[in-house]
Amino acid sequence: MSVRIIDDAQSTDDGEVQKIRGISDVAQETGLSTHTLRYYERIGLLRIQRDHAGHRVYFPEDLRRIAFITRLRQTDMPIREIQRYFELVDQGPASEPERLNLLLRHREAVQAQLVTLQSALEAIDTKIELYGGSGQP
Amino acid sequence: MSVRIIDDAQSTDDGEVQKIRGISDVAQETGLSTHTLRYYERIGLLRIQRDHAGHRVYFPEDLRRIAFITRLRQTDMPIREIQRYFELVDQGPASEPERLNLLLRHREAVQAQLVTLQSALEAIDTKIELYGGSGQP
DNA sequence: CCTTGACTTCGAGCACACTCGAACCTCTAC
DNA sequence: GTAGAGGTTCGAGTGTGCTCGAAGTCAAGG
Repeated sequence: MSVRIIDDAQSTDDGEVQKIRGISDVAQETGLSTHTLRYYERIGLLRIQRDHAGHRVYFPEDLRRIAFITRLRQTDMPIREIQRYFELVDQGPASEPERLNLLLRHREAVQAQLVTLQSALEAIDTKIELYGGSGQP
Repeated sequence: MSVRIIDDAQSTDDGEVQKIRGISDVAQETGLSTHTLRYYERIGLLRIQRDHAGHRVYFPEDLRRIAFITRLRQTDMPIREIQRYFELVDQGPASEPERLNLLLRHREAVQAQLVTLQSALEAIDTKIELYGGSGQP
């Protein structure tokens, strides 16, 4: 994966090294399948550049976006809302208040999830103890 | 909902009062839809008695089972595994070790979920702070 | 030149957990 | 005895988030 067409080889202010990746590398690193990566792109969560052969070329920026998408998915944010979030991102800085809002609302949801999950875990533990199970002492 | 046909009006040892419920009461109380309650029965998670009119009659025991099913669903146990669990329950006490095992394994999964969720929450909080958001101080 | 293999697009298919609708039944109240 | 509410069964439909397969392209190695 060596790419030269890309003129936009940005070097970030912290002197980050540009490691450009093909889709299977990225699949490896992120734990997502190539299918899923392409799917995310199809539905507009990602916009990935192509090399001269038309192959996808992932920049560190893309990897960071993928990582964040993964976090949002792990907390069950619906794809639609993630789409909304990245629409806002792609609209530039003017949308920051709305993005913040979206994230704050989502955080509430995640905290609620945590509460539900913890109380369900307690219920399960109670049941386990009922079976005389080795609950953590 | 007054029922007399049911000869099996068990009074539990702690003198629990028999409050027998129709499906819509139960839907109300549990937050599940009547559709879902019937669905759970179809797939074998519940076996609910009928009154003389063929209407479902829920006993406290059934409500407790429903509550536990809900806990398992809240923690993303797949329906298949919940089916398995209640197959074991319905097989009587001999299956208790296996039930315990199933629950212990599920607890592991839930704890993993909690860890994932918490670390994703941190990531989201970090992003929120990046937006200058009012994270909890 | 030819094979190999990793990539491309596109539409279709799948698994899961419900969710709904049609057609029918039955109790209660008037 | 008829209306209406609320139940019944059954099969089919829905939404979400992937997941897959077919058919084609491209560049490198032998």
